[in-house]
Amino acid sequence: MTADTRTTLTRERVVEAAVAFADGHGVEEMSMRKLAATVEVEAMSLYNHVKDKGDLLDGMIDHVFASIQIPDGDLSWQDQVRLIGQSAMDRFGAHPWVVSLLMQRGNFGPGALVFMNHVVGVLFEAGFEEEDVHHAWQMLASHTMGYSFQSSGGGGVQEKDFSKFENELPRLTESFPYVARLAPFLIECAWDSEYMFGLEIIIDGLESRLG
Amino acid sequence: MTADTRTTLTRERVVEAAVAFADGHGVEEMSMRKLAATVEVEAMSLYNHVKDKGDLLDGMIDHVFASIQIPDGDLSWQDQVRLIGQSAMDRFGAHPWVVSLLMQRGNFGPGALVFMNHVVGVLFEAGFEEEDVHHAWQMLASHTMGYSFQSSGGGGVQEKDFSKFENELPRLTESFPYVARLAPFLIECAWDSEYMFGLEIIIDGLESRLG
DNA sequence: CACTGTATGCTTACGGCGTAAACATATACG
DNA sequence: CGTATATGTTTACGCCGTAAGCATACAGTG
Repeated sequence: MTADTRTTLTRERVVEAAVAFADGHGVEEMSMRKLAATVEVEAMSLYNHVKDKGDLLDGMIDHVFASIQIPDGDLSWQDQVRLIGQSAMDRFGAHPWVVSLLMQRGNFGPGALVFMNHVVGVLFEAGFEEEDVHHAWQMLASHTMGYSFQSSGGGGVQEKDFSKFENELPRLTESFPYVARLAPFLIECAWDSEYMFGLEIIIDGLESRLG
Repeated sequence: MTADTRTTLTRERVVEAAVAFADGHGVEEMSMRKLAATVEVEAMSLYNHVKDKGDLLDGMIDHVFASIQIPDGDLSWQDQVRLIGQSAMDRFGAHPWVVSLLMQRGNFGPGALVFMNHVVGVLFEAGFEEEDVHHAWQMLASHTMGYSFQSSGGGGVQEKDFSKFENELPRLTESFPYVARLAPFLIECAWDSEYMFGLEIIIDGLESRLG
């Protein structure tokens, strides 16, 4: 409990430790007690830096949003959207718990607002009307969150499902022939290029609203 | 504990009670003890019908999937996709907790597989290649889950966020001008027509892969 | 009918959770 | 030096999911 020890714990450090813990063990495994142990402190000490666990989770989400890279503003809006999308996919992929957390809690922390403001700004500056910017934002958000979720294996419980699949594959084939026909593509899937494929469709659709 | 009392409890009844509870109080409020009380039974009795709470949550998701209406197969694939999408949005909207649960857990219960098999079947029968069916499925799933999430207010914790927004609106306006400019559209938003707008873009994009 | 196995429900108990409250200490400032 | 404030600790409470063991009621068999 020396001077050094005390000043090392901050909200930022708590949030970063939480992110690291979630990356390593999954969010649902994270408890205040276990997290506290990783920063060598008792559980209740964390409450000097976060209001409660919900606040901490919000901080974790925001931390990831703040890490999404924002491209050069000189590029075309299409290229900016492409790069933002890729960076978002990259960050969400690095922290697979983020999207599901986002879907549980929503989030409008400072990092997320900065990010949203930037994306929406790109679209406004490209000349879109308010209504079309709204369309674009919703579509891009849905597309990105949806693909990020699916590329991370769909929740954290994929192990069991996979083995279950392989065991029951013959029965699956006869009961769900179309799904079975699609199965190889679902399994060996290059998510990033899949994402970009859809993104191009969305960009094309939006483009046609401009001219 | 008469004959009647005993035979009334089944897995289906437990799942339905859980769905009703989640609709009324939110999933995160549902505990095995509280749920048991709503069917006038002790918590542990539920375990005669579900393996554990995770199994119950999976059952709840699957229950909703099984309730999505499947349209007449004589319609064009475009119309079938439109109707399936609308029905999915309708069911997800009736049970706002489903999408976030789905994003946490993934799901491949029988109901979800039947549903997926049908949608994928529509696309195969329309003449799409495997790869394009894959593209289509991923895009439709992302779009539908994303919009459903956003139309439900983004997680369950929307109350606080809304008041926070109104209190800080001036500060928000100067810090995040683009977001502020979009705010009216985000607040008074006809989600169903928003959803359909995006769906048409996706359908158009897919159509161009067919011919 | 009696007998027995099985399905269903209840009781109890355990360890873990988030966090409120009271307390201790170390730093910052008069 | 003295005091207020920030930070960390200890203890405790009421929930949670669920394992284990027990009670009861029904179904199938003689």
